Amino acid sequence: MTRQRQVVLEAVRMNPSHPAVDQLYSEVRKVLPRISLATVYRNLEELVKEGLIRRLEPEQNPMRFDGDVSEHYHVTCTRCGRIEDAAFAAGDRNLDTLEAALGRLTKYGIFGHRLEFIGLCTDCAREGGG
Amino acid sequence: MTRQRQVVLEAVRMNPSHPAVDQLYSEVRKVLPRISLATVYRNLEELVKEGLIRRLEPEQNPMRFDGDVSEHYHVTCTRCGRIEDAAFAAGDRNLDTLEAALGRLTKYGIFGHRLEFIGLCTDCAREGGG
DNA sequence: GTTGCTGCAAAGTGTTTGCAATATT
DNA sequence: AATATTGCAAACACTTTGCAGCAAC
Repeated sequence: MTRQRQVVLEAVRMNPSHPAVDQLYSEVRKVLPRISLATVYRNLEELVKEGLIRRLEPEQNPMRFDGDVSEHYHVTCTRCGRIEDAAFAAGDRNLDTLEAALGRLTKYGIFGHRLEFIGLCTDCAREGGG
Repeated sequence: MTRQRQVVLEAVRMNPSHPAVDQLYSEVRKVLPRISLATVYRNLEELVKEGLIRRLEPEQNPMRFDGDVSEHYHVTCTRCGRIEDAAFAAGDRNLDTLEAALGRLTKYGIFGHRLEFIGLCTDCAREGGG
């Protein structure tokens, strides 16, 4: 754990707005003015691998990161791209209830959701786990 | 509706594998060898706007498209990136049931899901609809 | 002393744009 | 004729990589 990695981790943890790399880069440079962008990318990747931060995968390109690795969902604003945590009753597993709850509980008007299932297709499963 | 747009639309509709732009480009070039990549991009964007095709937003970068605009979910293979339609009981709105059903109904072993809520934040809502 | 990390600069990927020529209505 | 669309090439945003020097163990 180098100084650079420490500072990058701190930057992600300090910033609750699910920052993108450029935001983190300018934060980090306040502490380490000579750090390079490549180092920030490399450390973010490493920290994700270690499970210390979480990487979000928004539909619009730039990666964003979350210092809160506990299980939670996000709400994305279609207009400005802001990403906030979805604060809903834990354990609720019904989409309609979740959306309705979000409409009441957060400052977002919920339009809908994007749901994608993740797995291994038979071809890949046959070739060995992953 | 130009000839190019027709052919792009046909290419998306003919291809059930949720193709990326490069795949569509080479399909389209079999019919229109002089079409440019930029035209393919522009027409895909236009066709999405018109609601004739659907744009998928997978976490890994390249855009992919779906000629089936009816409401349905997708299953993505974490290893090879293949995207298939999720064929589950219509009307089921519970995540656990959905995942379990998918495990039985498709050839995927389901690991989990990615769920993101979509809306307008208060700042953007105040500035007028979108 | 070996291993891994850094900064830099260059390359890479996927997508968008400016523009004059061309097709469409 | 007026408007929208094309092909081309160049620009673009974001991310990754090669490498020599440096730091950490």
